[in-house]
Amino acid sequence: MAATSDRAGKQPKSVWLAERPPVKRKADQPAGLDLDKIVAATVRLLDAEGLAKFSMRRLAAELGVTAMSVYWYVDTKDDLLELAMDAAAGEIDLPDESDEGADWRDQLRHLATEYRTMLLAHPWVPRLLGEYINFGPHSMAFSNATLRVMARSGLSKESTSGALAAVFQFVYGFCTIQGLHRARCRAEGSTLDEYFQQVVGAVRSRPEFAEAMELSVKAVYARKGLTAEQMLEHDFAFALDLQIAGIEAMRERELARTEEGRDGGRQEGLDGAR
Amino acid sequence: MAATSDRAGKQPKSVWLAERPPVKRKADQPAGLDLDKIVAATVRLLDAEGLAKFSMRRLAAELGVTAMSVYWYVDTKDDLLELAMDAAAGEIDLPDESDEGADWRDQLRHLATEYRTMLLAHPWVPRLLGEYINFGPHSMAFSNATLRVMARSGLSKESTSGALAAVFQFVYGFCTIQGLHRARCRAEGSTLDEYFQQVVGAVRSRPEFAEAMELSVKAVYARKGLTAEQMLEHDFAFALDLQIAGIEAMRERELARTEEGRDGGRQEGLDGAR
DNA sequence: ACGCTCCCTGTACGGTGTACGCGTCCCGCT
DNA sequence: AGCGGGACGCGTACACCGTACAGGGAGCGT
Repeated sequence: MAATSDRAGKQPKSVWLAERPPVKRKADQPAGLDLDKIVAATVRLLDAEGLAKFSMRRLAAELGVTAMSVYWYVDTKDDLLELAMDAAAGEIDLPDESDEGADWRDQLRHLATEYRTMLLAHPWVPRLLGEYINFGPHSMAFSNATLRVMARSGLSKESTSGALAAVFQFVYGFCTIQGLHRARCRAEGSTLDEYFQQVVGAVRSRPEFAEAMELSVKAVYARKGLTAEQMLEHDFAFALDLQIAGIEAMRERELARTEEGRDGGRQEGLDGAR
Repeated sequence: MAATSDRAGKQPKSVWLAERPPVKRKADQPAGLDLDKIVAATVRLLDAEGLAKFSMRRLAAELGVTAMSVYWYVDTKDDLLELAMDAAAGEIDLPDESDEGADWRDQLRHLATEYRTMLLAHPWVPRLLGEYINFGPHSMAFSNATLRVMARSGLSKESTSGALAAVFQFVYGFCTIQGLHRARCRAEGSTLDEYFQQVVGAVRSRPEFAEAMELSVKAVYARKGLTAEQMLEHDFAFALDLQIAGIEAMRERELARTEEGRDGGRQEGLDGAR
């Protein structure tokens, strides 16, 4: 179909829309490059050394080739990163769609925590999520899975996308920050707790910040005895419960509204609320 | 390892902890540089041309000096970006703390929407939020304001940070993506709606994606008649309501638990929904 | 007149993404 | 058997990046 007018129009160009050559022969040549191998190496390097250290030359070295060789398979570095993102999205375990009896809350929780483990396992993904629009196949499969699960929550169709945003944008934001803190700590060779202590100590020594810091510090010390990671875990679980409770509450609200509308054909007259 | 103490301990170094020279004299020289002027120009440039186009040389040109001149006031580009972020955080309008009678829901909504307008006005901020840990004075003031408001929600102390994460990490994630889409559109010279149409059209033409796209498209077309921006606005408002409803629900849950604990000492089976 | 500190500039280094063109191999066609 | 052409990889080169380092020239206290 796209064979007509190959350069036609001003479609948004993207890796995913590019015409991939239908076949890649040369299977008897295991030494050569290969898009999958490149993406895999990219993910490995990003995991190991972080986004900042990643460069095409570095990747090429890892693959035992020169930088420009990679460009045979990939148009730009950005395209490669998008491919890497979708590869990471492929690690998300999607719930069994056929199980009709499953509780949507469990499935939602599952998707959220799966998403979270992926984001934390690959801390470069959050950074890239804020840079590219991803509609690779795995990402789409994931977002469709979230749609399907949320559709079973009882929320109206107009509300599902808002509710999905509430849950998964939260997970995204939360993991972005957590991953960021982790990276900062690892760069300094300390644990999250040590790092936190250092920050508090340093800031305490600056009187103009001490006042501002006071509240936050108090909030944290209210839960002494937990490590920073444990606190984050707790916060995440709580916030997830909060989202689910919020969904249920909004569903009740919608239900009440429609019932109200059906009961009294008339506008909220005498018997409206009952 | 700790023997290398010549570095005056290993505090996490940060712009905010640096000893700023106590005074800036030479006030009679209006032509010269100035940290405030530099940061202001940085914000202006970032707003106008985006993070990708921003460079020290570009900034210096804007200021009418050479690139290295800026380095007299700023150690690294990263430090400058952190300063710019905090400057943006300074635009957030904080609620009046003295008003004891105000509803915490209104205040929370106010903070969230203020945060959102800031993030959308400066689309580079979300990107940087995922890169640096910010504890500049304005950011701290903001986060303290959120703490104070949430403290009035009736939630337990252990839960406030989780609830804050739920709300504001959601706002962060939501605005990150929205800003990203906007930027992509502007780069292509189309509106969000046109862009969306293009993507749908392009993806439709690829049969292997069509199935995956179907659900999302349906979800969107369920709300025909709205522009994309309007839908996002709607989703944001809904999700915010959802968060607040969630907070209230969690508060009720906690309340029930403590009452139950007082009544019978049991601590399980708090909600029948499961 | 001296030096000192503050501000600014010029140059240079090592890095980046990638455009362009040159091989070099192997496959299928004649 | 020969050959054309695509698939694939390499070398070089360019523009640009952040920033280390060594001055240079004002204004100052002495």
